[in-house]
Amino acid sequence: MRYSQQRELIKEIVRGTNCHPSADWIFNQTKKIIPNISLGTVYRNLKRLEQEGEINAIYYENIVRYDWNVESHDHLKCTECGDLIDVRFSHDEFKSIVKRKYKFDANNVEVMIIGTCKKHAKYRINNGK
Amino acid sequence: MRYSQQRELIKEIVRGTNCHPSADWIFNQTKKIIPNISLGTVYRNLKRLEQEGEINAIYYENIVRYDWNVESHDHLKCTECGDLIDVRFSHDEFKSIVKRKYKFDANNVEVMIIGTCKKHAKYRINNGK
DNA sequence: ATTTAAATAGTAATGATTATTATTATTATT
DNA sequence: AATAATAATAATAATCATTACTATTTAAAT
Repeated sequence: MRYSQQRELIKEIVRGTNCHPSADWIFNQTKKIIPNISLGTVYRNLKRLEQEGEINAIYYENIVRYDWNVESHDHLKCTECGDLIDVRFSHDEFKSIVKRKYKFDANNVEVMIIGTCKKHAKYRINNGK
Repeated sequence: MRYSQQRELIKEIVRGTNCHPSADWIFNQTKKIIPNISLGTVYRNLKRLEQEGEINAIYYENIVRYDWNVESHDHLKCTECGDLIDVRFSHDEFKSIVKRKYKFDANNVEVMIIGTCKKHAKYRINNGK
C-alpha cells in the first residue's frame, strides 16, 4: 500500500484518543492539520485501517465508532453520558457453548453492557457497610 | 394508546417470524395486507412497540432489526448467510464484575457472537472420534 | 351524530456512509 | 533528476436508513 499523509494522520488521531470516536469526529480533528481533507478520505481510510487490523470498529446504535485497541475486548455504554468504557472478558466459555450446542464456529464475541457509569451514581449512600 | 390496525398488523408480523427482520422487510410484508401503508408508520410503530416492551430491537452494523423475543437473550451472527440465531446466556457474572470493578450499574447486556453457523461447515470431517 | 385528538399517508428532510470522477501525489523507471 | 504509471485524494453527488412535517383520516369519547 502506498503512503499517504492523510492515512497516517487518521491512524495517529485514532490511536491518540480513548473516546471511541466516530468518523465525523475524526474528520474534524484531521481538518485542524489538513484543512482541505475530504470526509470521503476519512471514511475510506478508516475502513482500510480496520480491514488491515490497525484499528478496531465498534458497531452500536447506527453509528460506527473506532478504537485504537485491537485486542479482543468489550464495552460498557453509559446511557447518561454516552461514554464507552473498555473492559476485558474471557469469551472462551461462550465459544465452547455455541460450538457444542449450535455447531457454530465463533470468530469473535462482542459484548456491550448498557447502564450508568460511576459518574452518575449521585445518590449512592456509602455508610461504610 | 389508541387502537390502530396498522400497529396491530406490524406487531403480528414481527411476532410471526424468526428472521429478525428490518423495518424495510416489515414494511414490505405489511403492504401485502394494507397496500397504502406508509413507511413512516412502520418506523413510528416499531419504535413505540419497542418502548412498550412489546418487541425487542437489535442494533448491529448500522441497521435496526426487530425480534418478538423480549426475554433477555443474545445472538449468533453468521457471516456467511447473515442469519441471526437466538441464544441464551446468563449475564449475572458480567453484571457483578462491572459493578465491582467499575462501579457500573448494568441494565442490560448484549452479546453478539460472530462466526459461521452449521449450515456452512462444508468440509467438517466426522470420523466418529 | 358530533367533536376531539391521536394516528396515518405522503412527502420532504436528515444523517451516516458510499460512489464517482477529474486532479494530485507517491513510487518506480529511465 | 525528469518522466511515466497509477494509487490516493478532494469535491461532489448519490444512496440508504431513519426521522420530521403536515394535511387528512379515524378511533373513541361525548
